[in-house]
Order: sequence, then structure tokens, then C-alpha cells
Amino acid sequence: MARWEPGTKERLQATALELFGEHGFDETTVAQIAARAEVTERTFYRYFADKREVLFDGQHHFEQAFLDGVGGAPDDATPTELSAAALHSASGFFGEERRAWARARQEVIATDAGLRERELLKLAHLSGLLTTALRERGIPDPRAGLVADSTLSVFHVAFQQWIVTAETRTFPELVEDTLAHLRALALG
Amino acid sequence: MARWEPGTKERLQATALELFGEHGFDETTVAQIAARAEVTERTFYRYFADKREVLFDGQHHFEQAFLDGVGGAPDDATPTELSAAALHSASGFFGEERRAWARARQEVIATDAGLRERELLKLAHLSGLLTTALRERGIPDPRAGLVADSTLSVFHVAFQQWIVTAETRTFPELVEDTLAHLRALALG
DNA sequence: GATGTGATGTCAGTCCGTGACATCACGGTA
DNA sequence: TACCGTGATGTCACGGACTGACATCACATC
Repeated sequence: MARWEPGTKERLQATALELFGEHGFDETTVAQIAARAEVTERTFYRYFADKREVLFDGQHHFEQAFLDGVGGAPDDATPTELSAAALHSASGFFGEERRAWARARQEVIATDAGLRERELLKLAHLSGLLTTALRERGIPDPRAGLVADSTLSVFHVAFQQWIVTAETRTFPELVEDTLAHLRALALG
Repeated sequence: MARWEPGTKERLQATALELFGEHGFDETTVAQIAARAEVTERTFYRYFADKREVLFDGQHHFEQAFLDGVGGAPDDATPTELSAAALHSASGFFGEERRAWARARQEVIATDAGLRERELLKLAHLSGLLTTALRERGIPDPRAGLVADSTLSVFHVAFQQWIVTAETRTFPELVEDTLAHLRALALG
């Protein structure tokens, strides 16, 4: 028998989401999370830089999905096409199997300003990565930044809908809709 | 003679920016700020909800400038025109006399992730206000949100340029340039 | 069986942020 | 003149987030 149960990190994440849902983010202490996951507070901080971060692990895969989209686009793609490619690629990340979890997580985030801050920081970070990737595809400043921002704006709008809406619409569909809205806007 | 020197809040803000510049945000304690401003730590927290907030006071006027722009636009303005109106109105907020201060402040913010988070939260809040204002002008969802986001994206890009750039270009000019870039993008 | 390693525990301490209560100049008011 | 209410501040005590330093000990490896 191992000295420690494996999967400590995953256990901490699940436990934290549970407790945040039950009592609220602010009313839950790190000590409580650690106790229910059967480790000490110190161990929590070895896996997560701070209390909020426990809800934001795995960003990396998510970011990679956007970048892969840009990387996989044809050489002569226009900025708008690169944006669509990134969104299309990222869409694959949010299948139905993640919806319930995403919903629970998003409900918690919505209740706490500090968590919303962290979410925005993550999006801003992704915006920076996207901007760099677009620049490397030959899109000059400040255009690269504007394209990156509007790409994430579309993502954000579609994501919120996906969370709120009934199960009838898939994430890729919602992204398509939102993109169509943005295109219509440009012509208005 | 008054029992307390007036202008406690302003003194705290100036002192904080000073100390953050000298030693960094993280290395400066609230107790130090309070001491140099000749009050107690407790008094600091009576004026500012938390340590970061001391750099973000006055948001309200800033937000109002955007909303006034929307409010003052003609009844038949298109979404794009409303966006431009908001930006134009907000531009008035950043005259040359504020550039040095804005620069010092932005330099501090750039060094600390927590401060960047707070800045993003403020922008997101403004985005929400703008979205509501646009909705009230008859722009439906999700269009209202997309217009609000792209408006703030333009603002953000122009603002960064204004901070970084030499004194040769005014903020309104930079906003115009950035808007032109965005329009060009929509046509590409 | 000695030795090293990595995940964890233990402990002490700093700083942030808050609630409760005390102080005291000042501006009225009797 | 003496009293009273008010508002900005001070004092104190405390809980919770986070960190650095050091101890522990099952397991792998030689």
C-alpha cells in the first residue's frame, strides 16, 4: 500500500468545488478543503498557488486548443479566418460531458468578485498568447491585439450561453451563431 | 485648527503610489502606507476596501464619460456610431496633464498580477454598464455585449499606446487610429 | 541493509482585512 | 457656559491566507 493515496490534486479540486457549492467560496477555508481531502493546509498550497487557483487548473490545455487552431490554419488565411479557426479548435474542448462540471464551476465563480478577477486574468493571458501567435502569422500591431480580443469576446459570449442554455445547443453551434452576429455587426 | 488634516484619502493615494514605486507593491505593507500618511492602518481600510483599491479610486467618473457618450448620441445612431461616441466622450478624460500620473500608476500595475486582475475587473464592470446602456438604445443581445467589448478593446489598445508613446500624440488621436484599424479589420 | 528521494507533515510567523468599542474636537443648543 | 450629538480617527483582538524552514518516512535503488 502506498504511503499516500494517489490523486491528491484531483481530490483537492473536487473537494473544493463541493465545499464552495455548499457554503460559498468566502465561507470555505483552505483548512476545511484540506481536511476533507485528508491532507494538511500546507499540502494544498503545494499544488495550488492560492485558494482561487484550485478552480483554474488545466488552463494550459485550453490555451493550447486556441493556439492549435491558429497553427493549423492555411498560410493565406485572413485575420478573420484565423480567429474562426482558433474558435473552432477551442470548441472541441467543451463537449457535453463537461457541461455539468462547467456549470457548477461557473456558478461558484459568479458569486465571488475575486474569482471573476482570476477568470479575467486567465482570459487576458490567453489574449496575450493569441496576439503573439497572430503576430507570428504576419498580422501587424495593433491589429493582432484587436483580433485576439474580439476572438475571446466571441468565445466568452458563446460560453456564457452554453452554461445558461438548455442542453439543446452544442458549444460549437453557439460559437457559430455568435460569430455570425459579429460579422453582421461589422457590416452595420 | 482642525483635529485632523483634511484630504486623508488623497494623501493615502499619493503615498501609496510613491511607496509602490519605490519598493514595489508586494513589498509595501498597508501599515507603511498608513504610517507615512500619518494615520493608522484601520483608517486606510475605511477609505479603501483593500490594498489594491487605493490605485483604482475615481472609476466612477471614468465610467460616466463612456455612458455620457452613448447617451448623447443621436437617436438613429448605429451600434458602431454609439461605440465611437462613447470612445470620443471618454477620450476627454485623458488630457496631457494626467499622462505622467497615469504612466506611474500603470508601471506599478504592470508589475503585479493582482493589480492587473483588479484592472481587468474594473474594465469588465464598465463593459457590463456599457452593454446595458446599448441595450437600452435598442441593440439586442448578444450584439450589445459584443459592441461593448470591442469598444473597450479599442480603448485598451489606445490607452496602452498613450502610456508608452512619446508626448507627440494625444489620446483622442490614438483612439481614432485604433478605431480605423478595427474598421479596416471588419472589411478584411 | 544503507542511502537517497519525493510527497507530506509540523511549526512559527507575516500580512491582509474586519468587528467592536473608545476617543475627542467640533458644531450646535439650551 | 455647559451639555450633547456626530464624525473621523484610534485601539485592540482575531481569523484566515500564505510562506519559509525543517522534520518525517514509505519506497526505490544499489
